[in-house]
Amino acid sequence: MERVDTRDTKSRLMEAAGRVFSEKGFKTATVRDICRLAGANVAAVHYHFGDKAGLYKALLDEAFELGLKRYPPAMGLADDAPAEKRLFAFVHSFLLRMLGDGRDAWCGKLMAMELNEPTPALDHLVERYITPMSRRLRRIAADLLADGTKPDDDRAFLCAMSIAGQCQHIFRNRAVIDKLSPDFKTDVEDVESLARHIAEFSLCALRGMSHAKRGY
Amino acid sequence: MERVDTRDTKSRLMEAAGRVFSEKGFKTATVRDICRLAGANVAAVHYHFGDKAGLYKALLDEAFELGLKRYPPAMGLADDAPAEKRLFAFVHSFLLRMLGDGRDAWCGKLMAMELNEPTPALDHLVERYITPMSRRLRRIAADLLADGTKPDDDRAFLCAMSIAGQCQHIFRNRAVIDKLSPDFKTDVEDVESLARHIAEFSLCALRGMSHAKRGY
Amino acid sequence: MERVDTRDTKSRLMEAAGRVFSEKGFKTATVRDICRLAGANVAAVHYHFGDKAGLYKALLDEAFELGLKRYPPAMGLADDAPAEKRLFAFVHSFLLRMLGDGRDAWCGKLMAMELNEPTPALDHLVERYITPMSRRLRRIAADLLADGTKPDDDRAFLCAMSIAGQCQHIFRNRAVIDKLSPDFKTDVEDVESLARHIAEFSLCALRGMSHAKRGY
Amino acid sequence: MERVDTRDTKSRLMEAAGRVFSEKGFKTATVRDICRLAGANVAAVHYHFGDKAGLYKALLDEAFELGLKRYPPAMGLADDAPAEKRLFAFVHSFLLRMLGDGRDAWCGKLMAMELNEPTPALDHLVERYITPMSRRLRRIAADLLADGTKPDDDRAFLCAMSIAGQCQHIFRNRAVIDKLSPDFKTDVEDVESLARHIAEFSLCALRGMSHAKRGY
DNA sequence: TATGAATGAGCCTTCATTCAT
DNA sequence: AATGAATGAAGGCTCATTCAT
Repeated sequence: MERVDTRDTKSRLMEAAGRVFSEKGFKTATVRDICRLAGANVAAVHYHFGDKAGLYKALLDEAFELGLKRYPPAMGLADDAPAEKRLFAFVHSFLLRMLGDGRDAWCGKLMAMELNEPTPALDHLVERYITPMSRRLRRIAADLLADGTKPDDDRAFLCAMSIAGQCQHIFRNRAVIDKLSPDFKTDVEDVESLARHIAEFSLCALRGMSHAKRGY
Repeated sequence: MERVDTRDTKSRLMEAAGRVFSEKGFKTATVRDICRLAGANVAAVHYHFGDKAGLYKALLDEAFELGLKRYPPAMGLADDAPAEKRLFAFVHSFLLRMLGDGRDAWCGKLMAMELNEPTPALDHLVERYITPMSRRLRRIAADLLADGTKPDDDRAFLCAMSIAGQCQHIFRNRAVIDKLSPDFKTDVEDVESLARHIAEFSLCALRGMSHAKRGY
Repeated sequence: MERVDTRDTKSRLMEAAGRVFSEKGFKTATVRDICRLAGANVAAVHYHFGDKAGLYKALLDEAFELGLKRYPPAMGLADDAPAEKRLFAFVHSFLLRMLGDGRDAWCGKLMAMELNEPTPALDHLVERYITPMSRRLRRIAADLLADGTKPDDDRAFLCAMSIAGQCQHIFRNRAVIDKLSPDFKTDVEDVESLARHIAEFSLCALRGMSHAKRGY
Repeated sequence: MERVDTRDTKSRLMEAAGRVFSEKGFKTATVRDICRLAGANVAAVHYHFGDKAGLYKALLDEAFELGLKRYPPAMGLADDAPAEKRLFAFVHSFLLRMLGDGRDAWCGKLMAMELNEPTPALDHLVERYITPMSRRLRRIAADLLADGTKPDDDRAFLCAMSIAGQCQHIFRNRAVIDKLSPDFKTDVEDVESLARHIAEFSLCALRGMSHAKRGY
């Protein structure tokens, strides 16, 4: 069998696994598919990663690691930058990670799938990646509320969820959105305008909430 | 084996499938599990529904039908009720459908799963259930923007997504939220306060957006 | 595929498993081999017996059950028959079980293998079959020692082992014996003379031991 | 990884293989287990011994060689020593070889396994080790029968088997014996008393048989 | 002499599905 | 209308073995 790809088997396996897992999910994806795509033997997965779950775990970790390195939530901003700018940076980087193109297209999909149907790998991810991001977002929300709310307050937590929810939505409902509004694009170039909308929507919300509360 | 449940096999199969599919997903769920839970024979599924996919499809349809009947997006409001009230009703019913308890607990979960990883059954669902809901939400958003935005404008579409995204978020990230904030409850009694937050957040956002736009 | 054997699949599976397991051992034997020999599908084993171990267990149980039914240790003798006769009956039935021919040829082999390399199935066998046999043999030994030794004494236990050991020996070392003494036959018709030797050897031993003890 | 054991790989491989093979059997034991225990690479086995079977064969040979060197059947007795003493020496050395402790614990186990389920390696073992031992034992039996029986007579052969069978029994049925009589110990210090029983039992048998024969 | 990496065959098991009744 | 039995196609995993260095 001709070896087309000259990288080592482990790398090719990761790449292939990324594509297959992100497309089919952990359970549906088969080791055989991954290996075929990677041009590797079935046993290679177990040699390098122990088992299917081990490969999946390694992959998830790399997905988060890579995503956060390529698009850090601060996007180069200083910690004391205006909260408005930090909000936009957070949202924009979030979307870029989720909707990333090319080689890393599967990162976001993989991350979303794991959040949705958690495997035992989730614990580590929450601890290492998600907790810091959550904290950062709650901080931004608290700063923008400007009414004395602390990052650890339930109020900040709820607002952080409102923001994160908007970021995930397009990604999670792509198929439906395509059908509802076929002209709506989610290519990389459109990500920025999408980020602007979410940031604006959230900013207005937070500012409005800091002025008054109203019941229904 | 005593037959405790006197409903016909088909009903019991649906009920069991609802629980199992919503818990494990289409692929991971097994026909055997479903039949065991329903107290039916393995072959019964194929007798009544043709095959596994047929059962899933029938179930999805019922899930939407039932969900929308129990918790209609209007929640009894007239079409010309104030937009604020319609917004809250929409959000509240959305959450109730998704986080519903007891027998219908699986409805929301099933719906979310299908949106996330669409099967061929999606087309029908979009056409029959989702399009009307989307239209209703865009209408609410347009009304609240109060700046001449029409329901079919991109602006209304984006805002509708912002609202729907918030509604789905808690549901889709339950595992992570449980870890980040173990005290955060999503029981039925908490759904209303959650709905209030989302409605308030969105209302403030829409009102704020109608006054000014700002760039970054 | 033509169905040559009209018995039900489960029976054919047992028969085939008996042959294969007794020939290759639990680990080496493959489910595929067994199914091929039984003219059944691979999945049939798991349908009828749960898994490979389940089939093995069922088989072992049947082997003991069948063996003890065909060749009961008492061989029809009353409980108060002379100990000499009971000894011969015990030895003879033991050998017949182990060296059985035809359809049940694998019974003895299987039993010996399990004793030698126990699997988790052993517990049940010891409790149900082996303990009563051991007790019976210790009783015979105690009776023949005729020096007040009780069946539960170590002395009786040691003698019982001496007898059982002789019975197992030919069976366990068949390959070596064939090489050492090619004329030595272990066909069914020779079993009786072999039983006579072992019974005589043991009888002389027990009688001799009851008269005197000597050290070395 | 620090090399604790400074012997060459080949030695360490033999040692490890001894432990693993004797514990799990040829088929169940894995090359990986052996290599891990030996602190060697998986490929080392094939480098030094050709393949798994080659290692097993080399090991068997060493087991017999070592065992017979450590515990020779004569135990230092002259060939013309009293038959009683030669009998005890034979039995005692046999048991020591089989139940040996420490580094050589696996020798006996390995030997027994090979006798029970012969591999192609058996021929050589019979020729080189077993035949002389068998001859020696038949000679002892013939001497003790003291009725003109020759070592090559069937009568002597049967008696030799009766003796050898007793020696193997404890070893082959250790698991069952542990369950039947948990207090029965087979530690090294108990071997001598066990040997005394077998020698006494056999001696009485042979003496008794030389006086009279009885049928059943 | 020795090794990390890779391979292909094969194993047990599971699953959706169908068959005969 | 319903079922127990049986099937064939995979799937994950393990193993002895070989390759390239």
